[in-house]
Amino acid sequence: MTNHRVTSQDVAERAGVSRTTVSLVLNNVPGVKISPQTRRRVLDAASELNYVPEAAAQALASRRARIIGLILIRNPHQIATDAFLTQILDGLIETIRPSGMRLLIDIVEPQHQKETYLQLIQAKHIDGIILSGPRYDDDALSSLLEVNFPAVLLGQIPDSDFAFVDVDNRAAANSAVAHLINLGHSRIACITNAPLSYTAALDRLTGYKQALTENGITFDSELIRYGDFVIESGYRQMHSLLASNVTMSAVFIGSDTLAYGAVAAIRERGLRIPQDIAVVGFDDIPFSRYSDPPLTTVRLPAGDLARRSAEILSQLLAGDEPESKQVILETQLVVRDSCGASRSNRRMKLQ
Amino acid sequence: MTNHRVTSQDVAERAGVSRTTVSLVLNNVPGVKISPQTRRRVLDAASELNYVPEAAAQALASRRARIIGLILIRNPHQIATDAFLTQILDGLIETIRPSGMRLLIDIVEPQHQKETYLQLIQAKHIDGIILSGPRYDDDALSSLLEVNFPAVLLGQIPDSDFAFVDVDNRAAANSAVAHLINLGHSRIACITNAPLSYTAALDRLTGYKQALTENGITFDSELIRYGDFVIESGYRQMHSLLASNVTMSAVFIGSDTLAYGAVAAIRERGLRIPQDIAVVGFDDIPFSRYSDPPLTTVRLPAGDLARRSAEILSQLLAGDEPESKQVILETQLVVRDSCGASRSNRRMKLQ
DNA sequence: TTGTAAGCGTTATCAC
DNA sequence: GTGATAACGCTTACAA
Repeated sequence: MTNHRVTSQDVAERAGVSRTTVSLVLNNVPGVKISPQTRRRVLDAASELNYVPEAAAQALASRRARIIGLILIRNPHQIATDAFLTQILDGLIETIRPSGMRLLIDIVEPQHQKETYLQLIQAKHIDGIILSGPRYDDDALSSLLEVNFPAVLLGQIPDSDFAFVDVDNRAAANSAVAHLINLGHSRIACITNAPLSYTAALDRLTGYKQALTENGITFDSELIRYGDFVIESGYRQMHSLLASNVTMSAVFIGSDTLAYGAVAAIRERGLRIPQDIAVVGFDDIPFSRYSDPPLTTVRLPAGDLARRSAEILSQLLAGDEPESKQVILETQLVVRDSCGASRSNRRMKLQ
Repeated sequence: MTNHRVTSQDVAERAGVSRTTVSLVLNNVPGVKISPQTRRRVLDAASELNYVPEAAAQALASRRARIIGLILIRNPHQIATDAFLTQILDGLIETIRPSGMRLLIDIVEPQHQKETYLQLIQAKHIDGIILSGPRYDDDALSSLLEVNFPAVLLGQIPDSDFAFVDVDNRAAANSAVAHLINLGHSRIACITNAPLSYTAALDRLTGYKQALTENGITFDSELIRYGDFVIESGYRQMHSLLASNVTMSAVFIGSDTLAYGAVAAIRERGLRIPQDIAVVGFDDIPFSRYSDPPLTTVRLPAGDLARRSAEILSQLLAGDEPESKQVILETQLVVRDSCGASRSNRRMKLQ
């Protein structure tokens, strides 16, 4: 083996063809007819030489980097306890791998939105982008639309043309809170999963309010607290709620991760779940089946969210207009034991 | 704004210099003296034109992709519940960002080790690699050493020249189990965090055995079960343990994530923690402070592991030989309530 | 201190 | 069907 890099030139020489032919064969360019024997020779030569095309050269010449970017809009350390993220990563990598794409991951802080991920794009580092946790105040987002850059939101910005994959956070939160109301609760606190600039956080809060309104319960801002992604914030905000003088018999929390912080705070106060305080979460992270008590929560189809967004992005990259570029996936209220059961529900189960 | 891409040529023309000068200025090439006014002109022109160099062209010409790869050796879905991973990601991104590097993440299945990540390297897609969860049977690993590719293990392979950042899993497991023994336990079960081909899993099991031996307790293979990363496996293996006829009063589990599966299984059997069964985990994921009972576990300095590995890799990339390329970070046994306290300990607390 | 020119390893456009 | 040849946009000796 010589010392220099094996190039397509080497393959071409060994196969007795030109570099063009090597490229055509290796990339399986459609609409080009290569004789079977030539094709074989090229393929053999390539594998004998253990040839791997250089990514940068391919990218430069073809104008495609074969990399997609997963961008998370977060502050430092806010992903450290994000149980949802690993599920997304898992689904994303699995989906894009067959197409030979690679996944680049980056966190951009809300303050630096504009500079940061537009650079990735302008540098043509990535061919397409999946943006998790879009915010209302993200002005870089509209630039994406303007330049018509292939992008899919994991989440959504209302009334925009962006491709997105999301759930109906509002309806899901509504049904979760309605469940609590049906159980007889009327003093229901709420801890958001994140600041309201994150669309998902606002939508879940809105769903909470809707459920109250629809059931004739007056909204009380004293019952609201704002979390920010990490479990600590659930813990702190629950303590804040408990330390205030408001009465409540249940709490709806915008993410399971935060819910477990809240659960700890509730226990520290010597209160029982669900007898003293019922709790409902959101996400249905894998742990929630196993917690004590098992957590009633809204199941987000994490794997599907990841897969669908990757699929849509692939279509965008291929230049196909996807049949549906704005998709809402189903959620499901998973009733477990953290909010007990109303007498009527219990009776139904026994039937 | 014209339709074509802004190139360094455009910047050069606007600034009235050559592309060379533009490159020298923008890359801050050391040891080259550029007059301040020229430098200013170039900088101004670049920002006026909103110039962003094209990554592929840079990579091709400079032979550096400015991307580092984080490779996880796992089977599909085994990262979905990995609470440790998000902490690593967080630390990694934070550390490499200032250097302008990007992070590419990929999962490679143990069966496909060889093909997969060597390709990333041969394609020069990445300049360096951080490999999480090395296995004893990874034959691609030695190829890395042979070609002298910049690589850092998150974990370690005994007796190899690889740069690595790790903890002393054996000693940490030993101290955790010794703690249990000091509490009076002698029938201590063990559930590994992963198959023993993963070095960390074997080391933790070895530490467990050492602790037994050092304290005159006979090793009983009936007390051992093998997990595989996900919470479900902790749950299943604990049930398996409980369903067998072995007696035990404590269980040591190779990862907190699995420990919570085990905790659920223990409760399903109507047993109490720690009164009936004491449990000790490993990792100290953020949740473990908040669980009920709070989990006694070994704290892994996740952020530091990530940071140090990124730092070492940076030095390797810069061509500097790092002062220490094999580093062992401190762990700490965090005693909480999941294994109760021995009578003597309790007395000490009261003093 | 700055410019000229030669790559870097592909893909893509045309001829043949 | 296959092969020259010209991009692609940048870095980097080397020269001036």
